[in-house]
Amino acid sequence: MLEYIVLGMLNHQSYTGYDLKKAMESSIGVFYKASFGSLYPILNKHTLKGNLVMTEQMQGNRTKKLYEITEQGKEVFREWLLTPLGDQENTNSRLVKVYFFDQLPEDNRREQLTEYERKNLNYLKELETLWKYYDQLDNKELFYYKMATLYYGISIVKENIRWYQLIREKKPLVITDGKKSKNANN
Amino acid sequence: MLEYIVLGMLNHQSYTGYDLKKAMESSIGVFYKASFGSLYPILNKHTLKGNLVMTEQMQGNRTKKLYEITEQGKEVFREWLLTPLGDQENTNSRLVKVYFFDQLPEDNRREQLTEYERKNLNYLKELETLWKYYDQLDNKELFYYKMATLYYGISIVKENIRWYQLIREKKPLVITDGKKSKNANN
DNA sequence: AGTAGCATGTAATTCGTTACATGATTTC
DNA sequence: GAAATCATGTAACGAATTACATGCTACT
Repeated sequence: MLEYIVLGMLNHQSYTGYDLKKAMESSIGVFYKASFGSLYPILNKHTLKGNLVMTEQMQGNRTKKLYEITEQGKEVFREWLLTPLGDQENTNSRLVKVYFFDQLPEDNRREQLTEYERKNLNYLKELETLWKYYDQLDNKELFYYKMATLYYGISIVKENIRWYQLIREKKPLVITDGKKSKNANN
Repeated sequence: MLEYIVLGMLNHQSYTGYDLKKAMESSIGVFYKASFGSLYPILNKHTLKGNLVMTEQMQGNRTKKLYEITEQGKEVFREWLLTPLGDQENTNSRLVKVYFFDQLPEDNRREQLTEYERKNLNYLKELETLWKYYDQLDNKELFYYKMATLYYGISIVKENIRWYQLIREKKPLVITDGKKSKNANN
């Protein structure tokens, strides 16, 4: 994962390892944290593979290492962007990818989002079937927290679907303020 | 993680490794998948540590290994249940824990859920601050997908808060059907 | 007789973290 | 001159996966 985030971050701007981490913290860091222990080895690996080029900058007594992406690196990143969203299991991996969606052509975006929405709709059906099973039990109260996790799962999948539909159409993103003005559900 | 799930699953019923995996697939498997490659070594490790006891069952020509939890194992599991929800980073770890909340005294549950709700409220504020920064930019359209992930993050954190409040009060869990009967927000 | 499923395990690999190590530069 | 932060890295460990290896048993 981090391997591709690095390429994505360097795709339009060059960084040193240290600065890259800072840049990540204030952006994608909201849902993905990296440590130096993983970042530096990945930068070296990419450089060996030819996905990045490193140039040493002298600054006083110290050398900074600036990393730039190569054409090959851009291609590797683009290929990863093209792999279906469904192949990444957890929420974070998917978010990470959408985070870089600006860099993917509209057709591919729509395709991936539509496909992923379809998968979510199927998954929702599965979860709702399971829900009905629990819901019909006599001793439901014994399973309150198990049902609660299922309930949470269903809510999140629904939210996913809503979100995928929204961004597929590139509809405006409106955050309704915490103040309960409308009649909403609480 | 799996280490504790295993104890949680075996807390009220004994299984063989194979059956345990099946049992997990049809329950907690909704949000946590395990492979035999991780399951079997964990069962052995717990047995060595004295958290589980293994008894070989002869069945025809084949031996099954049935695992039972020990008092020590129950204690290890209980201690894990008591560690704050916030210490687990991602959504799945938290869900896994809540899945086993039936086995935690009411006081500890409330404490953990309240504490975690507080953390989520703080986090929501952070995200909303970041959102306002992006929202005020002139060239917003260049950041559509970056904002979309932030938007998603905010929606999920809000959903988290709603959920924590719900289950802290042990309120009834009601799934509103997909059919858009009410006037809701869409 | 062959295949699917039961049943258990190991080895290699992946992807990451935490802790450690080192030293330069800036700020108080 | 001490502390914070800049800057880069390595070593040990952790938690899991995938692929491999083995053999039994039930079904068609």
